Amino acid sequence: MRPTVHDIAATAGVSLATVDRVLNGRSGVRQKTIDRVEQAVRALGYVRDMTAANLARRRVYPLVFVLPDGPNSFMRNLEHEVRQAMTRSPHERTAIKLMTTRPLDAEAIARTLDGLDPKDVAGVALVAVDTACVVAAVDRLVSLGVPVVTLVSDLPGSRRAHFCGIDNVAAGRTAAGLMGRFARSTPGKVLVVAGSMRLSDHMGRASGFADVMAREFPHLSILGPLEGRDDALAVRRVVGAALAANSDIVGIYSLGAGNRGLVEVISARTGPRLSVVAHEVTDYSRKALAEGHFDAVINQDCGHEVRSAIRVLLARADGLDPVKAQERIRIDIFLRDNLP
Amino acid sequence: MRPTVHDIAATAGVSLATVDRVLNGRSGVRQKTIDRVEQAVRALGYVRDMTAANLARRRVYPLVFVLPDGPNSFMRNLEHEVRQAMTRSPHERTAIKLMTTRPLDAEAIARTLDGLDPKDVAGVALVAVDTACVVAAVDRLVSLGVPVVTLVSDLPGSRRAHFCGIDNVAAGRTAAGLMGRFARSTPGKVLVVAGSMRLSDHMGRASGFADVMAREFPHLSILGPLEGRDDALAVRRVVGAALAANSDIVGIYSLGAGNRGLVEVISARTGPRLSVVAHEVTDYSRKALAEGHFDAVINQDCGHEVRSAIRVLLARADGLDPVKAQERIRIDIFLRDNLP
DNA sequence: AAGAAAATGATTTACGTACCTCAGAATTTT
DNA sequence: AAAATTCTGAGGTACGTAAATCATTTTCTT
Repeated sequence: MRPTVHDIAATAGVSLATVDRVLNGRSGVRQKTIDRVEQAVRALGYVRDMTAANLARRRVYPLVFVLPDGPNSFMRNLEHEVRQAMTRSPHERTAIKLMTTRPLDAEAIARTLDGLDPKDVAGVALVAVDTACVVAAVDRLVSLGVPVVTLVSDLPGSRRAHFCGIDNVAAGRTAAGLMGRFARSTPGKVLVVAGSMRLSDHMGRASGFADVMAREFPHLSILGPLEGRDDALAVRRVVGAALAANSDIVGIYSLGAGNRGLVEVISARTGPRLSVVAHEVTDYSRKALAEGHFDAVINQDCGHEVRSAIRVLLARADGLDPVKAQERIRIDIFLRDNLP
Repeated sequence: MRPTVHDIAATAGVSLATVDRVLNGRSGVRQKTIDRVEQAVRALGYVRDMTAANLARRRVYPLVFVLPDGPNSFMRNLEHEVRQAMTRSPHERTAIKLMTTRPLDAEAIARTLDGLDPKDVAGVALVAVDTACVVAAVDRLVSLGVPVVTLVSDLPGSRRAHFCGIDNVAAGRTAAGLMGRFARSTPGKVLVVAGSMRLSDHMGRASGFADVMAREFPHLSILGPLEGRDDALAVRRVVGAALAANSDIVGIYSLGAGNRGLVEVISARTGPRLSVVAHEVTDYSRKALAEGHFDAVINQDCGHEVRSAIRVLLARADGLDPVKAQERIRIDIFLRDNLP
């Protein structure tokens, strides 16, 4: 039988109330007694029965998700997954609130975060723009005791508890490994198109990509990164201009959104075939894969990311550490051949 | 507030005991009353609070994992993850028992399954060999009310509740997509090396691979699949012989285990470089990637698979359906550039 | 040493469900 | 109509923890 709080009380020679105080970090216990209790916990190998604990504290955890609005397919997909999680809320003792801000508008994100009352928020997940004001807003929440996780795009300098997203440097390295092998025979330039260098996920991908390209595939040189602002029209414009100005482009790595614009340019283009690696499976990128405009799409599963964010926030709200290995978000690589 | 059994009793106009009888399928309730209760359940949208239920019925679920023994790194890794899960057992109200059988020995697996007493087993996970006698043994357990899941390698014709593993056809297709693009410039043969065609995962990979190769990369023809019995020595022998007999081999797809033998042959070989795609990250395949002998390794995360198997078995033991989207096991693709 | 403050104990209620017993009501059978 | 049988109600205890109250002891202040 697993030991219970009663067993601890008995072996520590204290009352149940004291054990409870120690276990839940309540005040009013002398250090000497705390030690005795903690020693009993270790001796018996006590672990709190979470089912019973959750039952007893019939607390619900109000969580806030902050996402960009706008037409970005990936973000809409992410929003959909958050809404799915909302339907599961009653079972998970969460109350999820969804807030959206203008894409890439750091001040708007900061304002939204600053507007949150720590008293009625148990955790915050946000898609971050890597900017001083967002860092400050996040750190404010953390210092007020509200755990924060970043979703999809990280905020490295901040005090966020966890980043729920893929390893973007590794993703960029993967993209480079694929690109280099796909375009092994033809020397030339590879165009890199990002959304914004203020997004740490885009930064990470770009640097991982550049790193591997330089070291492993010297016959290919990098052009960019250009900033397409995750916007199809802007992407079409900048890519179109780059292709017009550089006849020796053999590949494109699109590490941000706005792939619709990219496909429009590519499919209208004549000339030798380009090797294209992009991110996120959406209707557009799926079609581009199927039609042979894209060679590979690197994808992250929004559903996993949202579920992971919730698990981590709940764990932190309970003062626990999440299981690291379980919270790793993996990369999916799709070719036209293995599209789901 | 979520409705509770009390609310149901009230709106159905029956007592708590009757609600309990209906909810838990106990006898002694008239059909008319059952209907009333079930209607109240639907009307209120009642869902059983599993934390409370689990607390009340302090049941532990004895699970059995059946794996092959032997030196196969992947299987040893899988075993390690099962042992990890055993350490978490107390939190998950499981009692995991690990049993091993000789690799590829279908009769031994069947014997092991037949030896299980349904009374003290709440669920079984096994790495299946696709054979009539294993199917029969699995179906026997299922008919006795013991849920069974297949792990890593499926048993398509059986009554297993779920397959905890990757989509192996998609994996084979992915391998083909990569191989075809890696070896785009040079026509020739691609050697396929499997462990055994009695393993449904190997079957799936081989067929997905062949499918895409034939359709998309007609300049490459398939040689094999050879059977290396997941054994390094056997792999070395068959691959060595094939390479000696065919000077026009440009790539190798190793879809089973025994990669150590493959690396030995490749690294000793002189001549033009081969494109190699293999499965499972192990010490050997990792080294082969780093040294450039392998181009890509397709990996499945044992930890996820084991955790998923446990979740599914527990859900089935409670008569629930697992959350399908959550139980999808993803494929990791590693190049030397993104090795973790 | 008296008083205040801090630490601890003892005890209770609650969470939502499972499961048990026993009595009594409703229904069917004889 | 009586007896037998089948349903149903009422009420309880239990699971392991959280959280509260209030009494008591210990420790610290002055």
